[in-house]
Amino acid sequence: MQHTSHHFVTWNVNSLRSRMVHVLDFIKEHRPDVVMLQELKCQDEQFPWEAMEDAGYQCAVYGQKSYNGVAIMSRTGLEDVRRGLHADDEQTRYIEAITVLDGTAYRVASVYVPNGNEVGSDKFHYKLDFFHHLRHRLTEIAPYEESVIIGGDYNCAYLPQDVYDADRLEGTLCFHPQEREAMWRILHDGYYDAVRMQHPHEPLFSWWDYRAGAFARNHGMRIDHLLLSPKAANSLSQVRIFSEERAKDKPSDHAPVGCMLIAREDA
DNA sequence: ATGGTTGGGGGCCAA
Repeated sequence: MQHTSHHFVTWNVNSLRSRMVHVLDFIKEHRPDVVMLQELKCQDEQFPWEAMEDAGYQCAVYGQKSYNGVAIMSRTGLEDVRRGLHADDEQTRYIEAITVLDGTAYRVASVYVPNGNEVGSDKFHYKLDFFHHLRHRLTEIAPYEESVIIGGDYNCAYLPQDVYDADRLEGTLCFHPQEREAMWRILHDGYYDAVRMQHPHEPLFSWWDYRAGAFARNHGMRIDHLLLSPKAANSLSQVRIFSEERAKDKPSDHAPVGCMLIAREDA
């Protein structure tokens, strides 16, 4: 029986154009099969299509000027591309596609949940509303026959071990009960958190604020997640947070998060 | 440490 591994990475790059060197170095070194990007901060026509093609990737992009922007990159083609969760959302925060790797079909999505600005603000309610629409779509596709991988910046740490000081941060942005419950609802509807499947208890972070020396003090939060449908979870072999990317010069404030899934030919 | 820093775009806004 043949066993092939497929490598999926999610990364909020905080402007793709200003992060291109790091992104190209990363994919050269780690050779992921699929990369889900967030916060492109560019329009589709500004996306570095040629550079990505030269690096060996086909891309599906949902960009906009200045803010937001998500993309999926795959070593093979992307089909059935969907952009956005509902028609009247003008912000580009969700893209979904099917990609077939070595004969195994995966439905992948790149999601950028709104930050929320301040608990109780209009933007906070927009964030909760976005979670509602996200859950609706993810619940639709969770039972599909192909493995589903939803990578993204969820702007939510939902466990105490996802933040550097749970007591101090309780109730603050990205660690508020309403946000955590929104995450739990998605998980309850049929998704598994790849990183927590293998590291249930230890403090792990994927984002460190640029300000106040947060990375040097390891004042981080785990807000970037890879959510797996049952079929995908059943094939999980390893996970990794590439925190060394956050230590580089001119880094994104987010580290890439990756997982490996084993494709079984008889599956 | 309720401040701090970064990116986009040319105002401050968003994070």
